[in-house]
Amino acid sequence: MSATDATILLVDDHSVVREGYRSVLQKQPGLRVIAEAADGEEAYRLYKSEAPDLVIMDLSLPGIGGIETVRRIRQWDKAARILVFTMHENAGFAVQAIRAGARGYVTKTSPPETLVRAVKDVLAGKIAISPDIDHELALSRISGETSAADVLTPREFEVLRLLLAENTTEEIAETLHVSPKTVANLHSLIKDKLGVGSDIELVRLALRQGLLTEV
Amino acid sequence: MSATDATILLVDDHSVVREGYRSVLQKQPGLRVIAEAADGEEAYRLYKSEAPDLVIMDLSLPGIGGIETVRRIRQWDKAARILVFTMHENAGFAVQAIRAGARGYVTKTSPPETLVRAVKDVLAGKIAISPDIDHELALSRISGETSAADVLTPREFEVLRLLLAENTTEEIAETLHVSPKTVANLHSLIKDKLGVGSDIELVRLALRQGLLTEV
DNA sequence: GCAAACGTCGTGAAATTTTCCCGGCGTTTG
DNA sequence: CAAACGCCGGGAAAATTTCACGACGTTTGC
Repeated sequence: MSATDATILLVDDHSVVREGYRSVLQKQPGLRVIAEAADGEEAYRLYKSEAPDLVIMDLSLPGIGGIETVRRIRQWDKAARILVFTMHENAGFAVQAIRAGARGYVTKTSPPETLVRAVKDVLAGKIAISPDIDHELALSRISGETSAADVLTPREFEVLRLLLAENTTEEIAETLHVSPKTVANLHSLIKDKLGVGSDIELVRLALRQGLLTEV
Repeated sequence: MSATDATILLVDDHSVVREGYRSVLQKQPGLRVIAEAADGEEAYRLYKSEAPDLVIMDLSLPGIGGIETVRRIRQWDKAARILVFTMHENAGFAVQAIRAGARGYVTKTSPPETLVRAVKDVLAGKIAISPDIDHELALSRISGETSAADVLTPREFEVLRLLLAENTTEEIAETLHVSPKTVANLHSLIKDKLGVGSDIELVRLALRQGLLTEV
């Protein structure tokens, strides 16, 4: 354990899973796990006090989610290196995570070597994406599934968010100070733009694209 | 490692997570992990060839899901002891798992001690449920959220399943050989029975109750 | 065994929602 | 400055949802 070891902060709400990370990582020379957190707030606090070289974190965290935690840490330290390690084999999540400031995205289905490889890449300043997500991103390009975040205007996106949050047309109209008619029109337009025929498909598309995390 | 050690089969599609299980379990005397599987088919095959005393498995597995895997193993060996260890803090999943034949349900947020405790309980013939799920089950009783599986008739449940699978009213009518009108009536009746006002709420309720696993 | 209750299927008609087409208004862009 | 675009909503047709109702077979309870 030399003084030049890279220091790591682990963030995952599942203690047994952290045990797994640690077990894999401590077999690698040059890496040292110096702290662990089980939620976003704790991760943020520990980042500030411990200043690790790298954060490995899950996305599904209680309280403020993983994406938001990435954002906060990066806000505090523009140079923070965060590697997202999650179960979501979902291009939508990956895009969101990277846009929020993560430097890598690896799925938990990946073999340990992939994680280790990604850790080293991120420490070396590269952006690391696991092969399955690379593939998913490629597929989503090819299949041409419309990305909600891309084709919708801000207003439409906001309405979509409110719709997914189980609000009625009237409540949304109230919230946005517009007529229910406008909300209904937007609702219809959103489905049209996203190429879905029913609300059920709409919700499922939102799930695929990571717009709906908590149920 | 005595000859009377209890033998364990680990099933989880995340290799790093299996690493965590193993690390926790091997600290316990009397337990021995003899095999690991990454999906349902492999788990079933290994169960038959290795005949472990206990299976610890995740629910989200590629191919045939966890619930189905539980069902198959129990069909092959009525005495199989299966402990579900999953991220889903969801009473609906727990109910389904236990009904499918699992002998325990522990969430991954639980501390390692809880897992160890549950392993021992199941090996001792008890049913082990982690405290958070006990609590959730209690809450769902109190809040009185209608359980789809309970209040819906078989036919209604079937229609709900098809609706969630992104079928249109016409396609479902076709599939069930009834008029689209009947499907529409049932759709309306289902929402009424479940106490939801929109399809969006319907999907979210289905998610909460574990009726919709893959997106 | 028989009536009552329930599940299933469907019709028809009213109420509501969805969809499409439209115009106006302000901002941005080339 | 003109064209494009986002935003807001009215009007009307189209589609869907909802409600009331009846028929039929099965199950349940007395």
